[in-house]
Amino acid sequence: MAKKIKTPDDLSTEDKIKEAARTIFMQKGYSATRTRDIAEAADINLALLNYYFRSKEKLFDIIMLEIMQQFVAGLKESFQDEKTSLLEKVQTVAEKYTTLFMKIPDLPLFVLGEIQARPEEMAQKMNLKEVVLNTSFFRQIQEATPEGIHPINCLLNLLSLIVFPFAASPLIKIAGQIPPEAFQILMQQRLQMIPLWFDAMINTKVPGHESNHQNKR
Amino acid sequence: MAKKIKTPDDLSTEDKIKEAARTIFMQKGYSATRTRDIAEAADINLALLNYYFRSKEKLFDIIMLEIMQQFVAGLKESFQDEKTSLLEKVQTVAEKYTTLFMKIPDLPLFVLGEIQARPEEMAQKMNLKEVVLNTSFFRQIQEATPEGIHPINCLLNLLSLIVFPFAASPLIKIAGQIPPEAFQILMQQRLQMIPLWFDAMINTKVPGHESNHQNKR
DNA sequence: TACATTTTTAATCATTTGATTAATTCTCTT
DNA sequence: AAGAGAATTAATCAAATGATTAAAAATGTA
Repeated sequence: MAKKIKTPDDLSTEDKIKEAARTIFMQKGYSATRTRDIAEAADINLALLNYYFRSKEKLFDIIMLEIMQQFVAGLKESFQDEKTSLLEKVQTVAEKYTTLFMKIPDLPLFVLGEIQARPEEMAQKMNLKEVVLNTSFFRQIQEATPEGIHPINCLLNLLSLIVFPFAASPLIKIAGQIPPEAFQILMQQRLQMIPLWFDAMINTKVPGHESNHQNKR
Repeated sequence: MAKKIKTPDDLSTEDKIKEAARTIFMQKGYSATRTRDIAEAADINLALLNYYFRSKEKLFDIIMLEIMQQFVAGLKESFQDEKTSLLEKVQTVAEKYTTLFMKIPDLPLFVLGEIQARPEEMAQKMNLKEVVLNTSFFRQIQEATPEGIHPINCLLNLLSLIVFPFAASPLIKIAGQIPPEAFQILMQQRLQMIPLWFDAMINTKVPGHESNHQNKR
């Protein structure tokens, strides 16, 4: 009975600010969030925001860096693992991101928006070359894509299937009249299918190319 | 020689404002754009913006409505056409949106962002049920999707393949070190493949379901 | 031309918003 | 308990920003 129910107060003020800021920044974007909104959500005095983080922009940078790192965290190792197959890796990415986006629905659109706003900075923060291009994963994709198709397109297909539904989730829920729980089920269903769909796409013949790869599982 | 080269001045002030506003709103979003930026880009006095449109918000609403209508324009008829096959319609959507997004790269992310910000309003502005759900197109999708899969997931696959690459284009260009012209070629390549990929996905077997549909072309 | 209406401009207002300051309270060490 | 440093608060500042106003210029009309 004396156990703490939630964790609103036992956070340090610094962390309360960061959590509130993360939520609001992701929801409304940098420009649309007011420092006063953050202060209110964190239940702290406005001046404390500047006391701990100097400025709105500095606070944003810190949070953004953490988000971007979270975004690529855990992928690097599995992507560099030479022992797992392509489809196993596909399964891993799909699972990781589906889980992540279920917890934080605003994440995909927010990240895409920030990348659009400041491409170079964000690409650097995500360290993409390291995480994607120079990995066993990308090499396996290159091998598996049929002639006549750019490997980037295969990678794009995978990311599309994983990320887009979350970026478009409000649309889906309203247009398809899908309640939130049903949406989660839909995404779980996709999770099973994505490796199969990916495999199917990799094995579709390209018109005008006689000798297409056959995917070796 | 006396022919007009461009059309910066021969527009009415009202249209100059609208064009500038459309560009900047799409680039930076509602909150991040300043009415002064719009006025400067349109090369008009700041007060004229309010003279013609009353307020920033009213101007935004007008532009947003036009964008949303443009977004679904031309699809309604082809989606309701009972005579064309599913794959023919898929080809049509893919072509239409690829062309549109090549011209206006900021469009997809902007629309998705606005939908996230105000789902009900936007869904209403796009009139989605009319345009998607109650159409021959969606019925054909329903018929074609295998048992065990929600038809919405098939629709999602299609939209994902079409829309996501544009939403992620800055990422692609930087991460993949793809110059802008090469990006356009990539998208053209996708355009050819999307109907085939869609077909392949529709025909992949669902684990645990013996009697899956075979797509009847 | 003379007049009325519409369009444009410069100046200004009022509010919002990020940030700072100076005083107060809290916390920890001795 | 006393004092020092850290944390917190209320009040305020300065700049940015959406909007308005009153005068001037342009345009159309009789």
